[in-house]
Amino acid sequence: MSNIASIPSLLNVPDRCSDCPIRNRAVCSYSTPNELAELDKIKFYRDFDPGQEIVGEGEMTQSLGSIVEGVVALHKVMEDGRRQMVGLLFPSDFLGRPLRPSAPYDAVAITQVRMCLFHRSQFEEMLSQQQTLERRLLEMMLDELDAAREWMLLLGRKTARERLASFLMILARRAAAMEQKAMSDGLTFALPLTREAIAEYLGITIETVSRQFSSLRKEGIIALDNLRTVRVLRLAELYEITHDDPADFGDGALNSA
Amino acid sequence: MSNIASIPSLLNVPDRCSDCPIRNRAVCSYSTPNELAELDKIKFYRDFDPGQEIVGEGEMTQSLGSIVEGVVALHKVMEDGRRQMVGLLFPSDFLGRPLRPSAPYDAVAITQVRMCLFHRSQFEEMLSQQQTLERRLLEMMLDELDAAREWMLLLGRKTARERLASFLMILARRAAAMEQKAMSDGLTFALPLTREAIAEYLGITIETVSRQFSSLRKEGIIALDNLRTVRVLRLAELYEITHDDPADFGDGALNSA
DNA sequence: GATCCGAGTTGACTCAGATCAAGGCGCGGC
DNA sequence: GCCGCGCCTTGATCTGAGTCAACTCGGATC
Repeated sequence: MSNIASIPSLLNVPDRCSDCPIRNRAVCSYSTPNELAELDKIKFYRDFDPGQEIVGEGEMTQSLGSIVEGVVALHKVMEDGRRQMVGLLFPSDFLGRPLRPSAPYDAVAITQVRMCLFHRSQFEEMLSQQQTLERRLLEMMLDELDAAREWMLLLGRKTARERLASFLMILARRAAAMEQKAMSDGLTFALPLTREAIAEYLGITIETVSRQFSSLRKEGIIALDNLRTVRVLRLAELYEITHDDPADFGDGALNSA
Repeated sequence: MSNIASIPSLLNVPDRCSDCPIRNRAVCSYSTPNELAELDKIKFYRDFDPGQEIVGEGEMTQSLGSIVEGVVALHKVMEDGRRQMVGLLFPSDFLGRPLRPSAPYDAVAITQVRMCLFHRSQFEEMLSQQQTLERRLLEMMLDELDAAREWMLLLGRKTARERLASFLMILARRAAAMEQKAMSDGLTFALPLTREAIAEYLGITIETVSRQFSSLRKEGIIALDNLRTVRVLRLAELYEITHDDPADFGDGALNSA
């Protein structure tokens, strides 16, 4: 029940955009101080508990906005209960489907989440008034589309072992970038997801996820400090297992390995 | 070798945007006559033969633009040769990765293709000058992202039978929309793809595609007038096989069934 | 500190789809 | 009209991951 992966410091609300922790990466990151003041007037914060549904599939969403803290998963669900994760959003990522009344997926808070939200109509008005906002949103959506396509390769063609290795490399890169750590052996990061959520991300079953973790652990490629903390012992090998094309990461994938 | 799926009439080049067959759906569809005149000045046409590579993965692309005629597939390829299709583009779709120098996939002409292109730098300048252009591009990318996520559900969770049925339903909807035909039994459309390309789309092997076609045919759900022409005999059943959530298509999925 | 409970792991068995291997068929070339 | 060549289909077999079923572990409760 309790979520050890991330107990964010939701106590000190920034409240002024200029102090916002995601100011430099979010949809508003190109906004001028004047534009930001406009956004400041109409924004509002809302918190969600782990497991809480943020939007239901097909539901009309009144609001949309940025993740300030926490992790949100987007799922598609079939009537018989099969579930596939189709998005995994971190702080500064944008949640919601602008320019359409409803989203074709549901969004669930994985950890404790704080969102910086706008009412749909007001946001869309801002989008028309502030070209910086629209430009940044376009950029972010193009990046998400690229990520979705990479993910499609994983779902369509990779083995279970390759899938888990790919997932761990994504988290490793994120951790290295966020915490200014080197991409080198010993890199340690928290898993924001349960085994079940990882299975939904990778398009495999929870048992297969578990077996692949065990296999990588027994081979000395990773260590599990606890269920939710991964230490990468041999980063270069982990990367090789993914069978990813180095071109996709512009050589920056493995600076030190 | 010869491509029976689409022998487009590439003879009569529109040349003036106002006469363009994709004027109402492409990235320029929100452009005012004045804006269109600006675009008209910098656009140029280029044709590609079936099988011809339009952009290579990771390659710096000098130009990008809209598909006027024909079908283009986007692929990701692993070093060992495994291939996954990650995009299938039809007339009026936009090809190219704006705001980034290179695309993380390759694009191949499936049929004879005509593109309406812009030099990257000129297009990006227009994007900044014409808000209608940027808005329409944003909208199109959001729709592609939705489609990519639907596709992720297919790749991650559907059976081979469900995958083929889903693919045929997509083509059936497209055909009905384009040709103003009803979504009803008897609907007939051309397959723009070889069995191999369908397999790359669906994340399965060519043999499995073939077996699933045979199975649907033997059950009287579809008929194959020839290898590249599908007639749907029982549309409602085909739709049920997909196990798609009706909510995803807002009831419009099966008007008549 | 005994018990409980949900999350994760591991093992045995099954099965959908991959792989390997023949053939069939339609079309272009001569 | 026969040949050859892709493309497609079909059959036989194999296998990676799914399914079903115990079992383990660690943290929370009292």
